[in-house]
Amino acid sequence: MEYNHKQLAILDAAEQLFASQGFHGTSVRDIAHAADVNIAMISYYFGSKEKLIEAIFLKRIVGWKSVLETVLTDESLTFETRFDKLVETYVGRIFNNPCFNLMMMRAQIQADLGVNDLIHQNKLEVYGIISAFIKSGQEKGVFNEGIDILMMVNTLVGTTNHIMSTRHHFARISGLEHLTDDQLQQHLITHISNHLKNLLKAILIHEA
Amino acid sequence: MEYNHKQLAILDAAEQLFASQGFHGTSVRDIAHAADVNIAMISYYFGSKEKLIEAIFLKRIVGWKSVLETVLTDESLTFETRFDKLVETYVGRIFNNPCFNLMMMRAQIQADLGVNDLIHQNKLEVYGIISAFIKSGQEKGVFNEGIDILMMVNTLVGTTNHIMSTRHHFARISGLEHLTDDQLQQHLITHISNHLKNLLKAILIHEA
DNA sequence: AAAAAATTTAAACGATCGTTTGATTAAATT
DNA sequence: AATTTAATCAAACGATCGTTTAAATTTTTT
Repeated sequence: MEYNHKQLAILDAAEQLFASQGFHGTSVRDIAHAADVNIAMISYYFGSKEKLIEAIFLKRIVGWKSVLETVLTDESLTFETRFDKLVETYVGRIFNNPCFNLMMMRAQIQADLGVNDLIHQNKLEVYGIISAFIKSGQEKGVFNEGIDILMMVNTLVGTTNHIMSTRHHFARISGLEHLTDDQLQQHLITHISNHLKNLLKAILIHEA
Repeated sequence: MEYNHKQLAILDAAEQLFASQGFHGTSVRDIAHAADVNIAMISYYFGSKEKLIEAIFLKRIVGWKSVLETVLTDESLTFETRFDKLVETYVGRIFNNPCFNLMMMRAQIQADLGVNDLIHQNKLEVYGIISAFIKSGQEKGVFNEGIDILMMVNTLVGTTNHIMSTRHHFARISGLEHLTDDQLQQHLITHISNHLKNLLKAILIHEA
């Protein structure tokens, strides 16, 4: 899909509004106003509000799989280093696309929004790639046996998404209210990555 | 607050619908139909749709703090046992009130729904209680020093909430589609609790 | 330059939204 | 038993929803 300037303005505005107010809480008039286009242009380009959110997901859910695969199959790096990069890459990705990931969290709660099959398909592929990586590390004797890989992945995803979606609560609790949004983002990427690397490697690598 | 039979029917129906379709995705007509009451009764009893969701939060966010405090200050139990009970209690609570917790996840994403101050206040209190417990265990030499308690709590909350909100994805990925909802719930409570206990105790108790 | 196609617009469409009205019935109080 | 209060209902309120229309404008093609 190649979108022109106006279509991209609509997609960006919609993503931000859907993230902060939800699909039903956002009107096409809100989107049109934020994107500075006429209301009718949304139907004209995307057909409907439903198809607009599907277009956002389709635009966003590409690429991620290959990035992950590149990181995890780089045999010039040790398994531990690759695992570290997995965590850093995932956490960075979530915090660098907060709006889209809030949209995805909402969509997963909803379970009827049509895009859910797309999300499930993507989750399956990502889980397959990580799972293959861990198992190959186990065969080499680097990672411990008896790891519940699915639970581990859900801890990575769940912890990161939770802190991202409640980052302002988090900032208030840990006295980081004075930071700008960018500073807070960098701080969280670093600290969440370190926390998850320590936590997960404690069961992956250290003695069981 | 003491609610009569009809008011409770409205509160229950609204909680379920808000959880699955969101606040804006649920109409007062939907709620009235599900609760088997006339539409006007919602305004009559609660004033407005906004005040209805606030009533749900107020009704739900009580009691949790004292349950937690009882578990964590029971000095007849070891610190490790109390920590185990903390995890079990939290995970059980999330999975036994899925609708309300989905509502809360949505509300935290939203950040403008008025109930957010209530949620933040509650989070602060819960964090304070857990934090005090961990620190007292550190003083006794049971728990390791240098623990990021806030990150740990966010892993507990984030992992549990994430799996709960995507439990049907989870069931499909791990081949548990044949289970009934109750069976799946029991399976998840057990497995998530064990996973989190192992994971968190690996950094809390084992050599650093 | 003429014709065709694509874009943009204000206005309007019917549907549904949350809420209120005013009449009617049931319950509680005097 | 009379009166007041509370509960219930169908109907209607104005507002906003997503979408469409038809005309005007711009761009592209011939």
